[in-house]
Amino acid sequence: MDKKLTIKDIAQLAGVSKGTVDRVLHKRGKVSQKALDSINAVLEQADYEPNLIARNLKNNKIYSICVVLPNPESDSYWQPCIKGIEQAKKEFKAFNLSISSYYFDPEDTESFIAVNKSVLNLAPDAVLLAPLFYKEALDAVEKYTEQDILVNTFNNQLESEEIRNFVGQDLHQSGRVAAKLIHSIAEKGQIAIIHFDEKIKNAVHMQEKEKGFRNYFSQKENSDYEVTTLKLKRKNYETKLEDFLKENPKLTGIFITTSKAHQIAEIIDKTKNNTISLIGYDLLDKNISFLNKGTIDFLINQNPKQQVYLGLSFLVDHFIFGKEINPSTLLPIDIVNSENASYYME
Amino acid sequence: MDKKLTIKDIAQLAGVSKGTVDRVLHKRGKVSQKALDSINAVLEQADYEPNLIARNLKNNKIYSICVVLPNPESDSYWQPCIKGIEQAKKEFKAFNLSISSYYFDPEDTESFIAVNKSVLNLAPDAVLLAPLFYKEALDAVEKYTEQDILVNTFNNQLESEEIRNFVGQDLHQSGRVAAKLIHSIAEKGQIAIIHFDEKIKNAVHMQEKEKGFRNYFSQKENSDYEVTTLKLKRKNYETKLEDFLKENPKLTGIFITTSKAHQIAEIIDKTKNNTISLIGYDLLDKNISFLNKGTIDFLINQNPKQQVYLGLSFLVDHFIFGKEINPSTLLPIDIVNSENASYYME
DNA sequence: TTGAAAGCGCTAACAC
DNA sequence: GTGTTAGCGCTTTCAA
Repeated sequence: MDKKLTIKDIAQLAGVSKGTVDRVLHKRGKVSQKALDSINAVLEQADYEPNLIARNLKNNKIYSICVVLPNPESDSYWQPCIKGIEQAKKEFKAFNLSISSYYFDPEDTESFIAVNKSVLNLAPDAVLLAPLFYKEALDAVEKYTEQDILVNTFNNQLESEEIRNFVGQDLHQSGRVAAKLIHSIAEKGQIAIIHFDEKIKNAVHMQEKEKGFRNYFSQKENSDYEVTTLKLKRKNYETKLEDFLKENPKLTGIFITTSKAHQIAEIIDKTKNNTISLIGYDLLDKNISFLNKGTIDFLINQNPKQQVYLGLSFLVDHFIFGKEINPSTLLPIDIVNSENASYYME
Repeated sequence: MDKKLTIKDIAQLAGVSKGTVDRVLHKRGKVSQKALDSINAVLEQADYEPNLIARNLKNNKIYSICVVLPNPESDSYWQPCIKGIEQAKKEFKAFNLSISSYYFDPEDTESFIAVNKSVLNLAPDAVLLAPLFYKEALDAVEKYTEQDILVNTFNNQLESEEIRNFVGQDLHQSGRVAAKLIHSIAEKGQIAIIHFDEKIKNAVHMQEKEKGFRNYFSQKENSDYEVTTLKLKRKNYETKLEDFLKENPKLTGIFITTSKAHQIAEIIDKTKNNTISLIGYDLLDKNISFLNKGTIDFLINQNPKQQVYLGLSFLVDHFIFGKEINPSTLLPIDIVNSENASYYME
């Protein structure tokens, strides 16, 4: 009595065979109107749910999934992704998955193209892609799709009909979170947005954050803050920043739109200036150390680990459980200080 | 070739039958030394993983789980739990689960006892319990265990050998997070910890938070803050707080250890005093509205929704996948401001 | 257009 | 002790 209805039950109730019910459930056609009607009638009033477990038993195929992401050794922002992939592997061991990672050089478009080419040759069932290079990523997606390889993305948004699922953050809102934080902690005065990254590929990321940040302040009437933007590149950034600090003595807060906050913090530390509040991104060891020291006030966690993990779990939902997956999942924008950081680093 | 090894393969390799392999895998005995040896030899070098999906196919038993928690209508802190339970129901529909909720009155020990008694009579397979009343909860756990009903807990910790799993937060650390926040935003001066709750059952909760909060400041050398504690009960709390504010003009920050921050905020608002920073707990609508208004600066999310959801998902892991479950899971202590709140409310 | 039947991997009852 | 077998719910092939 405490059992769920099975396809067999439905077939009996409708006076047809399991096969016919199956055809109706999967809309495979070749069913007479009469059979269709009677099955639909039964389905409507019974609360039948197909058993996804049994559905999959047949398919003892191993699904191969390739994760394509920047080499964490080139940019440690990506380091946590390795853990996320490991966790997914462990968690989903029960389902026939074969997950492997492929790294490209985040500074080198050619390597992105090359890695995607070799992954294409492997002909996996799905690719989970960090589409850092917009145009090239669109090309890659197209080729994958031609080969019937499912492509999902994470971290960077890509406008494409072919992408089934994206996991990442709302960068505009992320800028607003940073602005609210600065508003909470920084004295009245001047605020600097620092874009510290030479890579053009990050431009969109940084711009969106800036927009959100400025949007917050522009909505505040008679705001006591003046917001300026400063672009820094690896070359000469130290002297440039030092000059900027001298030129702007009223500076009370800095928002760094990339994960390079630690490099700014190092310079601020040298100046012995305790009055400048710092907000940055990502839980890199170096950032955490300045967070504990007090130079950086807050970090915003973009949660790369969770991004891949979720991306992979959606693929499991799709392949194993045949679930519909949301086109876009926006992760929470975690505010991190020295006291709650450990929870987000795992 | 792209297939996982099955029990059949193992049997063939070991020169025995599936049944014998199964007996070895489940240590059900009645296997000759010879068979055992040859099977073990094969198992050791092959990377066989039993297919958990198929394993469960047989068991089309419906596992019944009762969630026992305070009535959300008495205390809206528990409101999100309903969503968590709904989400779990939806997510785990594929596995035969029957999840039902039972509410007790959080102010009434007798109702806690009564609800547990009736749940005991239902003889479910497992109970997920919010053990608000310590002593009575221990009694209940004992009775459940006698009837071979698995008990897991959430939100409140209970020291008991019989509890297999707890999901909640580290309250001491949570107090430290609040302290760091106050330290970031409040001017030098006096800080008040307000315990606003008449229920004794919350005493431990509130004390732990206070300890963590004070612990943070005591570690700071020459701290410019003085910390006082104020206990408020529903009766007279308005005049009491107003008096307190008058007596302590240097007050720059308040840490409310319960979810009642909105009641404090309302009074602060009336005084038109913008210099007091407020930190509280939990994303109740009323709290959120003061967060958006700016009266409350930060809320700490205790994530009751995630607590039940995870508690239930661990039961699925246990019953359906036979996984070992961690005795204790401490959730991240989320810092919430007006800009990232929506993500945590779902 | 339909039903019967085999089989996915695993378990457990049942012969031998 | 051990192998055989039926069957879990669903899919798919095949014959009718």
